[in-house]
Order: sequence, then C-alpha cells, then structure tokens
Amino acid sequence: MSTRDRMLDAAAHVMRTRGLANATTKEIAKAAGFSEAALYKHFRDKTDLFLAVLSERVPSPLAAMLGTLGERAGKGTVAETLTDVAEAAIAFYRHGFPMAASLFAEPKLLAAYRETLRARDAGPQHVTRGLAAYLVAEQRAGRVNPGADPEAAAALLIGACLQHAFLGHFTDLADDTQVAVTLVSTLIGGL
Amino acid sequence: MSTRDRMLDAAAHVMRTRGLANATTKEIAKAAGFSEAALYKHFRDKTDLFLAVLSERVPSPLAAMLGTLGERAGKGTVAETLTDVAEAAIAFYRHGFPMAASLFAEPKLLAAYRETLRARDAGPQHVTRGLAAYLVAEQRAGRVNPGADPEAAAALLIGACLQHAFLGHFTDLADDTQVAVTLVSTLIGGL
DNA sequence: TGTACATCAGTGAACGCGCGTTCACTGATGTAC
DNA sequence: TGTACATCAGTGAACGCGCGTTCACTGATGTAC
Repeated sequence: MSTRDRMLDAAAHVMRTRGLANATTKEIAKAAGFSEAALYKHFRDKTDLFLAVLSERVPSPLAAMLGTLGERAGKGTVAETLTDVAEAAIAFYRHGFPMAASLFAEPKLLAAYRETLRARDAGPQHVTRGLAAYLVAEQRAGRVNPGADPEAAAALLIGACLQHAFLGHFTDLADDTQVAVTLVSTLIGGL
Repeated sequence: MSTRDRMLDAAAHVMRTRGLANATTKEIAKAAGFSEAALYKHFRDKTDLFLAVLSERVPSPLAAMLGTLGERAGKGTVAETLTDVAEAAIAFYRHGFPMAASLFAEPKLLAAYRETLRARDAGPQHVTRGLAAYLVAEQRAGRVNPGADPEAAAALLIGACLQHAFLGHFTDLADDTQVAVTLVSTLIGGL
C-alpha cells in the first residue's frame, strides 16, 4: 500500500474515531506512521487531505447497489428488494453519518465537498432518486399501486433508514434487520 | 435582556452561521458586544457555554406540538394532523440540523450533550415516540388501519422529514408544504 | 566495476499564529454612619 | 449631606499551548560513463 493510501486510511480513521475537530496533522501523521512534514509531500494542505479522504474513503456501496436495482425489477417480491435496500441504507448511513455530520462544523469544507459531489453528479439525493426509479419500474410491471408517488415512497423508506442510523448514535436500538422488515411492511400496507 | 442571555444568543448565532469550528471565544464575544474575559464571568469555560447554548437555545417547538397531539386524536382528519406534524418537523430539523450535526466533530461535547438529554429524559427518539402514541390513539378510534405498526409509521414520516431538511442543505428542494402533503398521502395509501 | 552525480521519499526542528484562559485593574453603584 | 468603604460587571493586555506549515537536511536508490 502506498504512503498516500496509508495517510488517507489514517486520516479517515482519526476523523471517525476522534472527530473532525481532533483530526490534527499530528494525530493523522502518528496514525499513519510518518512525520507531519511527510503529509505535505502528498497533499497541498490539510483541506486537500480532507477532501481526498471524502472522495476516496467514503465509498458508496449503496450507490453500487442502487445501480443494479433496475435489474431486480419484476424479480423476487417488492418487499424483499425493499428490505435489502433498507438494510444496506441503514448500514451505510450508520457508518458514514459521523463524518458527514462533522462537515457542518466547517462550512468551508462542506461547501468544497458539495462542489466535488456536484462535479461528479453525486450526492445524498441520488439514493432516493435511485430507489424511486426502481419503484417506477415495479409500478409499470403492475406490482406497485399505480396511485403511489414513487419519489415520496422512496423518501419515506430512505429517510427512516437515515434516522434509524442517526438514532443509533444516541440510544441502543432494535436489530437492524427487524427494523428494515417492519418499515417495509408498514410502508407497503399503508395506514 | 441580561448579559448572559446576550452571550447565549451570540454564541448560538455564531455557531449557526460560522460553524462550530469557527465559533471561537473571540467571535462570540464580538457578536455579543463584550470582551472575551466577560464570557468567563458567566460560564466556567467554553464547553460550559456551548452546553448552555444547547440546553437553552435549541428550543423544542416540535416537542411542544407533540405534547398536544394527544388532544387531536379523533379530531379533523388523520391526514391533516400528520401533515401539520410533518411541516413542523421539517422546519424544526432544517433549523436545528447544522448545530446538531456539528457536535459529531467534537465527540466529547456530543457525549456531554447526550448526558444532559438523558437527564432531562429528552432526545431525538422522543419525536417518533410522540407521533407513534398519537397513531395508537387513532387506531383505537378506528381511523388508522389496525394492522399498521405505529412506531414504524412514525419513523417513516419523521425520518422522511429529517432527510428532507438535511437535503435542503445540499440542494434546492421543492416546497415544504407540498412535500409534507405528498409524504403523508403516500404513507397513508401504501404501495 | 568504480565513481560522481541526480533524484526523491521522508525527517526533526523550528516558525508564526490564533486559540482559550487568566490577571490585575477600572469605574459605576450601593451602603453605613 | 458628605465621606469612606464594599461590591461587582466588565476590560485590556498578557499568558502558554497546540496548531498547520515550512525549512534545510539525510540517506537510500537510480543512472551515466
């Protein structure tokens, strides 16, 4: 593994475990096993390092899953597919939440990150959008109530997953799989 | 307004506009119109000041609304009540999100805040719980499908509101009222 | 093969700066007699 | 009413510290002839 990669891993680790405010060059260098000066051979400054971490160490298994979601339209039951999506979303948000939330402490870093997301045509809104596309396909296949609003339905499910992941950082919570199943069946059944 | 109140207002304002990382004693004192030294006549240290802001300047109109929700059971339509709740939740989360999220940059501050919430028996999980209680009442009144899971339904709606407020900090979004109405009708109708 | 030089990843020590915090102080207001 | 003192909110200037960043340097590796 390259020096740069080790630095990115170390930075991501420190950011996650100690928080953005305590992710100092000293801490990151120590965790990576290099001198602070070495950081500046690979990154222009600390902001450059943080943006690289955000771009290269905040993977999107969720986006990957949503990409293949189109192929699942019409296969299995809708409930099964939605439950898989919900479980993936919960796991993804739980892991990513602290780092993403941290950015709100540094508006300039947040703005810079928002800009790189925009350039890559990525961002949090694409999760809901991907799920909505799947629901549209299932609607066409007659497996989802034609009167339902796919965007809203996707927002309900993904939002509940985001909140569940968030609450996990405040209280001990019920089993994730259980939660995913219950959310999906309630969403499908209506009130 | 007392000096202390002006300091709390100033601190809250700086935290919101400049971010937690830039909410220095110098900035806060300047915004309040006092010297930095004066801050230390009213708060033991910076952490004490921040915790006071969190306790006294993060109001819970949402909690207040949820408190009176019990009285609305059986009155108006369920959809109307849920839409009101959704609108209030969106407004509340949009305003409070940046400050709450910031805390994840300072795990020690987050832990201290979590502790004060615990002591007051408050916290983010109470929003969903309050809404769930209302839904249970409506179920008893036969105005909500008895097969629905109230906790899950509340989590879907509140979660979608939280996510919508969060996304508002990333992209321009549709009108809040419109969103609230669509979410509620989709939740009620099912898939 | 040996020698002289170039390259380059990484370092230890120092830098200036802005931070949170404390200090001795001021000046206005209240109080006793 | 005047005088002497106590109280107390607030200040300007200074403090030590840890931060991000830079500097001159080292020592290993590659290359030319």
